[in-house]
Amino acid sequence: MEKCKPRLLKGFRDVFTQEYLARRWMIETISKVYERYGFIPIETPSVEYVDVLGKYLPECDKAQEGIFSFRDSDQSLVALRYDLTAPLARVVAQYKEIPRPLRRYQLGIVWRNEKPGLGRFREFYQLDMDIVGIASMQADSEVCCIICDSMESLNILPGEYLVKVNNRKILNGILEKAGIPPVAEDGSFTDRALITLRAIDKLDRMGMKGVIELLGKGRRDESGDFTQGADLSPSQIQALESYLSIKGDRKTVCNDLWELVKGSSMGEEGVKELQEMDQFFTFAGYPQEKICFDPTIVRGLSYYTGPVFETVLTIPYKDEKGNERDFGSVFSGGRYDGLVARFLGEKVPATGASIGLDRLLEAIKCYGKLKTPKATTQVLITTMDKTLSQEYHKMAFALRKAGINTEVYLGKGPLPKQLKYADYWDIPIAILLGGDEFQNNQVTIKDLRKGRILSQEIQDREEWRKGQPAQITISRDNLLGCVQEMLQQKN
RNA sequence: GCAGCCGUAGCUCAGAUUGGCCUAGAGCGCCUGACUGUGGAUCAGGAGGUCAUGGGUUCGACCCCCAUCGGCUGUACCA
Repeated sequence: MEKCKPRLLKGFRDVFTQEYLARRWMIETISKVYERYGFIPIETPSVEYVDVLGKYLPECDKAQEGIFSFRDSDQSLVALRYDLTAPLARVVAQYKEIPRPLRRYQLGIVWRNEKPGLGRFREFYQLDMDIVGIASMQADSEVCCIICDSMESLNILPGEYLVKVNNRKILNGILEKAGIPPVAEDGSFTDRALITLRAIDKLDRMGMKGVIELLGKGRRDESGDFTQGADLSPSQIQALESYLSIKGDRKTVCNDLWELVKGSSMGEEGVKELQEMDQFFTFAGYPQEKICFDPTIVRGLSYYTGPVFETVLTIPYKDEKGNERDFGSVFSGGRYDGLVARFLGEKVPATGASIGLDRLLEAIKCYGKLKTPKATTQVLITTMDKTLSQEYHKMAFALRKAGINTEVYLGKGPLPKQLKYADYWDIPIAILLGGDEFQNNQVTIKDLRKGRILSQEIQDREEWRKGQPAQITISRDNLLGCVQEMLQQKN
């Protein structure tokens, strides 16, 4: 018979205990921050109709590339959700009785059928928060503050992260002023505007030189691959270069931007919105070490209509080959006033952001900051003498009653194997009860972590074995107290 | 999608100058034992690979050629 090979689809992973626990902690911690701002949780299904997700291509009766789609039993085209925002728009349109503003948060897995990379998977968790029904910049500002609070709740400090804010209206204004019509008659971006915006978005990765090449004729990368450029005139490129060179504190950026967009009503509106946000951040106590204005931020091209935000990790990371690596944006979003209009006709203003939990987790792992244990078990009761089986279980139930995570070793192996098992899972305490102890109504408790440390200094086997490091034999009546004390020493 | 590099035990890798000495090795890990009821260390044994797959060149291929699949990196796209 042909054997089945155990294997995974690319971009899909098994998540083991250590990462699972870290992710669970992140979810709980961030949810609390969201709730502190008055957000309530909602859950929607993982599968939706493709047109509901806004990814239907009627011409060819197919879903857009990059999403996992399939046919339901009635032949309708359905797909795994690729974000949590489109389902939110559906909910808002479907349950009109829900009062606005609606502040909801949602945890969910999303799927993207694209090439995976560092911190990029085809299946990953997002934790979204959105405010629906409010056009005011107060909403967008709050979203940015929540991003900061969330990052800091995860012990990522100001200076280790940075929220970068821009406004799509400013980008459109700049394009307009540079003589590149941003939108065509049907409201979609012109080709030249698309290529230009994509080029701008790459500044952080390619630097100004690469972006200028992309704004002009095009660029050849190090593997020899050529990317077609926007084919702008030197004066247009010059105008964009001075836009992209704007730096400084929030007020300076706003002032410089104003000079560049002056005359474009769209651009002026965008700068005014930024100024409003700056005021909010300032009185709320969010300095530019946390939230800055960055004209190079573009974000996705399809639905953002106003402020856009991206959060980057500023701690440098080098991979094992010594190459500088960038995790990209870990917490991003923006205003999307047009999303619900697809369903209702009327425009419903909305803004929000989404944290990519798995990418952030991957980053934390790479930084060596993952501190969760390999297992949640606190005590392993070894089983030396099978005739004492009942005693082992009795002890286990007593410990569990006191809230201690306890496992009775149910396998067959000899004691060394059982202790190795505890070592493998990082279990802090092992309990030994053999004939000797049983006779004297005693029990032996081993502090495995302490023993692990001690063993590094011991060379001689006799010393190791006879010394029986980090273990005590006590009366069985004191078992619970001793275990509790030993566990407390850990934390 | 496009381009470059790569593909040898569970993991990390070695396998020299133009193909023969490879009936393919090491370290780590794993299993058994020395150590009477104790993790580490040490020692002795052991399991585990059709050298990604298929074809070709050759007297002879892990090594050369072609194709396919898979991986990494860059690039494109990215809600």
